[in-house]
Amino acid sequence: MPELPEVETTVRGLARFLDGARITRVALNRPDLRRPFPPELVQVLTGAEVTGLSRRAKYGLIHTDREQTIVFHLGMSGRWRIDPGEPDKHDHLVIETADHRFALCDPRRFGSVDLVPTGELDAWAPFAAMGPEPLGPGLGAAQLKVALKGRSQAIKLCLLDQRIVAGLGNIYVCEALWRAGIHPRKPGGKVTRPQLERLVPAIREVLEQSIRDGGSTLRDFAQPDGELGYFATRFDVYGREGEACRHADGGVIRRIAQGGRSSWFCPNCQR
DNA sequence: GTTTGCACCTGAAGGC
DNA sequence: TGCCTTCAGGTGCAAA
Repeated sequence: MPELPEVETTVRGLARFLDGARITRVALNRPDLRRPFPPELVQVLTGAEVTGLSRRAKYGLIHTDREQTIVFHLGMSGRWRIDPGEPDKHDHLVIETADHRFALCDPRRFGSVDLVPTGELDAWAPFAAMGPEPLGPGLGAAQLKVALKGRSQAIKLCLLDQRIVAGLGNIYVCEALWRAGIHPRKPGGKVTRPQLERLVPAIREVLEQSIRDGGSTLRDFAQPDGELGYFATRFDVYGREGEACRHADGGVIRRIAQGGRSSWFCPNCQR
């Protein structure tokens, strides 16, 4: 599923072809994804020059010289296809430049595309409420301690809350908690300072490792029909129910449900 | 204010 | 083979 590392590699991949290019054509193949496409999207983007790309949490940002930024979210199943050979029935938004065609393909349509004035991005509602970037200087054990103070909600669910940390999803929260040795059901407010001191670098490590893995597959995206959005990563706990813990402590990975979704953890080394 | 539960959506996988 | 059910999960909203 597209989480922060996938969005990061997607943005980097798009930037190689889109940064500095002029958009010659924009086509919408349906009126909406999670929510309706902005009605002015086609008009604003047609003829605009892309001035840069960036990422905020799990959102990709395509900046233009029209002082408007395309903000896209890949949801559960979204990906960008570059110069796709054949149209896909789930290509909902297509952007063309003189040299390339970019199709936003999202079968489950949990994604979104918004148009936000570039100067107002920080105040845009989804961004204004967000916590610090996990790879930025804003995330730290002291900051987390304050954000989690008094929270009875399980740490797993706290970390999925974008107001506490922006950009973490189910997969990487499971992986980070395993690395830090924290039980996913432990109340957020009861996670100790030493555990938070382990958790912060664990979060950074799993994300950076995945970005590196994605970066290695990024080379393939230069080929025709390149697709951006997914890459294979070796997970330590995610999806490994019943398998041995990679800490070789004799533990067996268990799966539990939290907040309607699965958590994987080792009952031996996560306390 | 915090926490929980659900809807949204489609494809894959498993059971019968 | 075909049909049905379940699961996957990010986000936003309503309800408790």
